[in-house]
Amino acid sequence: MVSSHDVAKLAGVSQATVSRVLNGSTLVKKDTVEKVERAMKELNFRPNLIARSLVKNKTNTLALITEHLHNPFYVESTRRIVKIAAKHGYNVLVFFHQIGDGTRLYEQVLSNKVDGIIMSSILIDDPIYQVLESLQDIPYVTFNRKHRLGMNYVELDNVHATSLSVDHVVSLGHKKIAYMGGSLLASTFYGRLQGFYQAISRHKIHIKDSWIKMTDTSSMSIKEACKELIEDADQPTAIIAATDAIAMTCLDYLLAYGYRVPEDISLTGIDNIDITSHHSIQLTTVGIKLEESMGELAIERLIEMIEQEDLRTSPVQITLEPCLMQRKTTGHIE
Amino acid sequence: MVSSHDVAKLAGVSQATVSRVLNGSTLVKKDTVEKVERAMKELNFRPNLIARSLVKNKTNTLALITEHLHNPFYVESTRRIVKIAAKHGYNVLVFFHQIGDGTRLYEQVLSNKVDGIIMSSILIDDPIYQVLESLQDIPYVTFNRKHRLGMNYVELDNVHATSLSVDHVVSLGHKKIAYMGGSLLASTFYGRLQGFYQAISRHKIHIKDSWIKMTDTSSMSIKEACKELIEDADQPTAIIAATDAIAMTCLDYLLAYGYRVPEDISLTGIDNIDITSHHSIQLTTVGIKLEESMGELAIERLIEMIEQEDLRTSPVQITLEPCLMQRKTTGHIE
DNA sequence: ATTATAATTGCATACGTATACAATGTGATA
DNA sequence: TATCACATTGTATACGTATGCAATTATAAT
Repeated sequence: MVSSHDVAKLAGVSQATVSRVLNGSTLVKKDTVEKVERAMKELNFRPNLIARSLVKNKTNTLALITEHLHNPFYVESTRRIVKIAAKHGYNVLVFFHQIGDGTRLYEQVLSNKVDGIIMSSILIDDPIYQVLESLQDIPYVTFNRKHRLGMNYVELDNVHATSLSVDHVVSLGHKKIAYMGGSLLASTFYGRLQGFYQAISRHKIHIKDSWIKMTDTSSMSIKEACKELIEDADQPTAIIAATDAIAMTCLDYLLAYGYRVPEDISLTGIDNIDITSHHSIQLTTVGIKLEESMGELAIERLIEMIEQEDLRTSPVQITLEPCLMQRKTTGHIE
Repeated sequence: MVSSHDVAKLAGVSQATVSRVLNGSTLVKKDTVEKVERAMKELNFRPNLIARSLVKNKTNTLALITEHLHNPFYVESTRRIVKIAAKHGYNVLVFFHQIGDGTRLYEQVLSNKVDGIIMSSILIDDPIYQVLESLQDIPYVTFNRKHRLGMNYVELDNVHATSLSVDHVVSLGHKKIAYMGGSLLASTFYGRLQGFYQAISRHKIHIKDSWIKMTDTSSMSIKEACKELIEDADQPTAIIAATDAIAMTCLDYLLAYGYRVPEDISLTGIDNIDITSHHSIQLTTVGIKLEESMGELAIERLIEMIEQEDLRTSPVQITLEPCLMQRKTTGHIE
């Protein structure tokens, strides 16, 4: 491997000078710069960023810890995060969090000496909180989900989000309303279920316990829950899915079994992922009002925190207002 | 930052011994191991992988260079690649290739001293070929697309793929068949257009030049092409889209303008991305026969190449057989 | 008890770059 | 010409870990 020493030798200067040229230092004579650059080209020299990182204690690398990309919501965040990071000169290491990973994954991330961590995959009482808080040096931010004890986060007002969905289907005349969500260990599902209950009780509607479905967000688990709802003697007329990804799977199942949406059953999601606006889908959902997504807001804050140490004192705590995107999967009760 | 030296001092041993414990060396006495491990825990020591990489000349990191994740095909590959890489102990740096980036992105990747490169984003005459071939040390493999001059690749038999689509719509009675693809600088689009022409001429069908649409795969560009096809005085009855992503956008456009698919117009894609089997979509497409995807095959080969140097002599050149997945977006001509 | 052998450990150095500091060269000024 | 300021370059070292080799200690064999 050709190093700056090789370049130095060929150019007839010291390695320090090569390093200065590499970093665009102004205190190198013009023709020395040229000499060095010629040598670099001749040897096809590429600076070793690993070595540079070791010295500067800066890797220009961020860690993104996300759910697997089955949920398009996380795909869209990932896309935007990588893009914005690149624009600011940061590479992104992508990690998928698996339930049951514990802090192993985080240890690995921290060993990699990333400059910052952005994550969606955190549980409401995640023990990783302690680890992250104990690092004064490395900024982190969560998006979508948050930890009970605070931290830096960008989230949706989850309670309000489901509330909007329920208000909407109630306004269409629905009274038998089901909810389908995921593990309450995630702040999103926790808040969304809470919002559901609040709205239901505000409207003074009676809900059967069996209409509240908790899934593990796997396709199988969602379809199983759908099956149970459909086979319920007292079938609900509307399903409030806690995420678009869940709603999409419900929709698939319902159509597969000959149900019409919304004629037979109304369906709503949350997140406003891209595919929901497709004319084959037209899913009624709840999104945020901003142009920017949570992932974008989060990564921008993170980079600010990395580059301006004084910003790290005040935590980033952003809760975004939801708004209903009414489309074609919800209709009046007949 | 707490280093192995700090641990050594606390444990009353040398840094070398700490390093040996770290690497599970068998030649350290049991109680020394315990002493060191206690010290590590007490200091909350995390080995610096950057420093380790510098010494071992191995980063345990792979670079994935892919298209932006608007195309679900690349999302699915990315998901699988990251997962398999993690299983083998590799981190993945994700880079999005932008047209016009030239070799700048690759220089950056190479500076990062990754252990291997997996990429879909390569053009058929990409100058990056020279750069990659000149590195004897770092293995690489492309998937989906390939370079004209060989290299290591895992691809679909693109010519055959469009051929299957055309055969299918012809068998349904279609004679006015349009094609919609992307830049011929990508081997995929090149092969798929070729396959289209071959099948058309095999069936002795006459095609209007204006039915061959070249897009830049952006949503806008695809919709513009759709518009032109629809407004053509001699409207085609079937559209062969070169990718599912293109087909999905076509479908969106057609439905938005009141066309029924397949009653008014038949539509096919290629890639068999997950969403195509959704009951709201049911897109007829062409996929591969295997359980494993191209991305998976490619990453597995890449890791083999990294870990077994002797494998690097014979290139990985895999071309997979396509098969038709008939669904509901194609129908008999009326 | 003495030696031979094996098991542990420490010392010194390398990886490739950046940078504080020292050293040298350059030109201007008196 | 001597002096000084400034521009340019080189020397030495640090970053944190791994590892070849030498040194030490423990164990076994005589």
